[in-house]
Amino acid sequence: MDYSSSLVDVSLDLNLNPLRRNDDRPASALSVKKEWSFGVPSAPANFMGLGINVSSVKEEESTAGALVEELNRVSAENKKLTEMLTVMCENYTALRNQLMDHMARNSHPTDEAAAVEEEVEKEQSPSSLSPASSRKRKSDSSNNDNYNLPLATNNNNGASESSSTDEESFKRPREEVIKAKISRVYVRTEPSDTGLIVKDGYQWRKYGQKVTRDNPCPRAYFKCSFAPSCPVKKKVQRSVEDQSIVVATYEGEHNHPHPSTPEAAAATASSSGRGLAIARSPSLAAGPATMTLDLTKSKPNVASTSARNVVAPSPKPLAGGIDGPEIQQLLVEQMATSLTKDPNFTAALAAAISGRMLQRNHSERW
DNA sequence: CGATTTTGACCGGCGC
DNA sequence: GCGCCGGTCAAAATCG
Repeated sequence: MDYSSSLVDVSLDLNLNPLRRNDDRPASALSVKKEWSFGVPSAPANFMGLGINVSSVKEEESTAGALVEELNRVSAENKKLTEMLTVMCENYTALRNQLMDHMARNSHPTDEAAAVEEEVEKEQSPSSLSPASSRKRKSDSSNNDNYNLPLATNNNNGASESSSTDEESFKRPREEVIKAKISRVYVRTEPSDTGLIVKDGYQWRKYGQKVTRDNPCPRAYFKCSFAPSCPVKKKVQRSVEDQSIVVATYEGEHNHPHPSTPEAAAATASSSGRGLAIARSPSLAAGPATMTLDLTKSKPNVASTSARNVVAPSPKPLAGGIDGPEIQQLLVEQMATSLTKDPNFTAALAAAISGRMLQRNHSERW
């Protein structure tokens, strides 16, 4: 489920700056950012060095009034965006479940670049790893009871422990606590590519390689680079049936942010939890699973890395109050920029919108 | 020089 | 108990 492969250019025009003082400027709300000179708090006359020449006091007063109005509008828009995001996440989850359901019915991995196989298929799939295996290991059977899609559980470390029915069928109670989430990912590779690399964004350390009985292709064993704090392991082996398909079996859930997500790193760094935090939960080769966006608690010195770089240099961004309308506007623009620059966000948004359209079509049709 | 990969040895579970 | 097998360990080799 690689969203980036089907990226739709969703530009988020928040229309944040309808009050263009210089009408010959481009109307894009996001483009104006480049003209600002940040980190000049000691320039009250020209509004933080926005490059706006305020010629008269009257003009300034009217501008202030307009800014208040603008602030109210932006706040309302923030609220609206938050609600939209909530709906978006719900739709994303619904869409994902639909996809999983669909994939569960098509047992063969087909031509998709990557596909996650559910446990139901495991026993029946023609491309399962051990079709001829007569020996059934105890650990395997216990794992089978427990096959689960990490994608479906975004919470870390079994915050959503599986159902009691799973536990009832589980033979070894001692391991219930630490039972791992297992999923399988099929990745179609280039025929020329003979390596066992599955690019899922996480960093792995190879700790073993074995040639197994039922597959001439060696199986590689990987641990998450964050081990031992992160218990996730994966096994990678080419499919017996189609050697252009690499089968990656993941065990466990990452208990750390996705390393390739700068927002996640920023969120981790700013553990205060204030303001804008876009964190991708640990997921497996499947793009964004959740995005937490709190636009309601925005503070100037948080938000994404880029925004922080801009605003953070002065601990007190504006003398006389950090909630000034300029700061808020600046922040909102920064957040908008950060969001629109993030392909994950735009992709998730596109997915949510398409999901919603799908939903609407459904409701209209049925 | 530290991090990562390679690879043979080792271990434990399972079937016979 | 023995042998097979998958999984893991750890020393050596390699890489950046």
